[in-house]
Amino acid sequence: MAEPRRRRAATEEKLTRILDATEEIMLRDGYAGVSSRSVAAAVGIQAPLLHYYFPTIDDLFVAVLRRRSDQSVDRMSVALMSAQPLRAWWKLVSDSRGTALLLELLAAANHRPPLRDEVGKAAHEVRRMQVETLTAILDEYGLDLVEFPPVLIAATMQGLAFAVVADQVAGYDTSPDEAAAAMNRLLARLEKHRAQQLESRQFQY
Amino acid sequence: MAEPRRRRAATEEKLTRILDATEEIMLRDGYAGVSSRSVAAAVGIQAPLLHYYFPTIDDLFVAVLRRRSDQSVDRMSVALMSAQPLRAWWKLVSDSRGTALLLELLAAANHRPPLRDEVGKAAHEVRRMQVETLTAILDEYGLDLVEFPPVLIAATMQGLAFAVVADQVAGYDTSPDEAAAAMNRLLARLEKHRAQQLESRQFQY
DNA sequence: GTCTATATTGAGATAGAC
DNA sequence: GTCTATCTCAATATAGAC
Repeated sequence: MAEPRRRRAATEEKLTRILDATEEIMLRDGYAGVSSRSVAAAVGIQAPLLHYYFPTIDDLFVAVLRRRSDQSVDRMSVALMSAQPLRAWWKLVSDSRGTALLLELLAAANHRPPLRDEVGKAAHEVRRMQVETLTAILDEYGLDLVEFPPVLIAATMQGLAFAVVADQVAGYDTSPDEAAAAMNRLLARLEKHRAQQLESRQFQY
Repeated sequence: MAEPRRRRAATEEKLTRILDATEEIMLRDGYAGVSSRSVAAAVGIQAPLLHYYFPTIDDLFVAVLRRRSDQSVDRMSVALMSAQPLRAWWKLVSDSRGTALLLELLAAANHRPPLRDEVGKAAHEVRRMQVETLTAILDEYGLDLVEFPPVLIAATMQGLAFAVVADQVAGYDTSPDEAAAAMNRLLARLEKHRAQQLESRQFQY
């Protein structure tokens, strides 16, 4: 992003591998499992070399978050412009890998100011897109803007994904599937409603 | 809980202070900030004494979780039997201190098997109560059991609380208030609907 | 119960050779 | 870029005196 010089391909690829390995460790052992040694071992390099790429561990966390959130903004933007925005959105946040990682980054950010700022910026951008889109299309779903304000829906979508992941972490047996299945049925009805709505509007113009 | 002998009051009180201090540190610095030294310093004792009370740090985490979840089960049980179950439930989970702590415990449990088991047990019990109650009273709120299955509603309530806390962690300005306000309006309408429903039923019998 | 002292391990980070 | 060697600090935990 803010790199002045071009890097050689090999270096670029190593950076990718470091970030990949870090995500892997965060998912398996939590953010506290991330250390210069553990990441270096996973990548197959020595610990000091990691500090060459990322001076501090916070820098590493920020890089992981930044890569994820850039990706996230792109994907959410595509989802919101797709034929079935709510369904696409739900599909995106119900990726349990991504949500579990977000949970870890959130917990880590809790006591690391640089990370915290980065989380704030990323969340703000994503939320802005979501609310903007929802405001425009909510009535097509038969949902009242006053009864279900966009911020509430946006928080609910993200939160429900959190809850499902939380249940999985807890090793809680059947419930996440049930909740997810119920969500899918609800979305199916909403998307159907919207499709019919859009169709009938076409005839009016 | 499983303590065979009676403890002296002073000891009991010290245990409480240790658990309180641990919660405080988890909220301020995250679960990774909890160490025998940090907790001991906060309580005003030496680190080894902490190991006298809690042999390992995991034991300490489990004790914190257990105290919280016992409390949580009790409170949820009261809330679900109150005059406005949904509103009381929401009030309970929107206590940001409790939810933030739950988030930390969840992240910590992610890579600590003993904690993980404990989280699972607690979540299971609370969820069971919620689903049971919802199944009985959902139609009084004018909500269809098929369209909004209890597991979905339960996960949504908890998840929305997570999302609000997550936004707070992210330092995200106005949105949590907006979402919470919207939730309160929604709950007000639901509770009103239920009150009227119950009233009109009374006349039928 | 509570302490001091200490063993051990692993963390983040730097120096400096190659 | 990548390494070896090393510094410093703080973590968990135990031994043993009081």
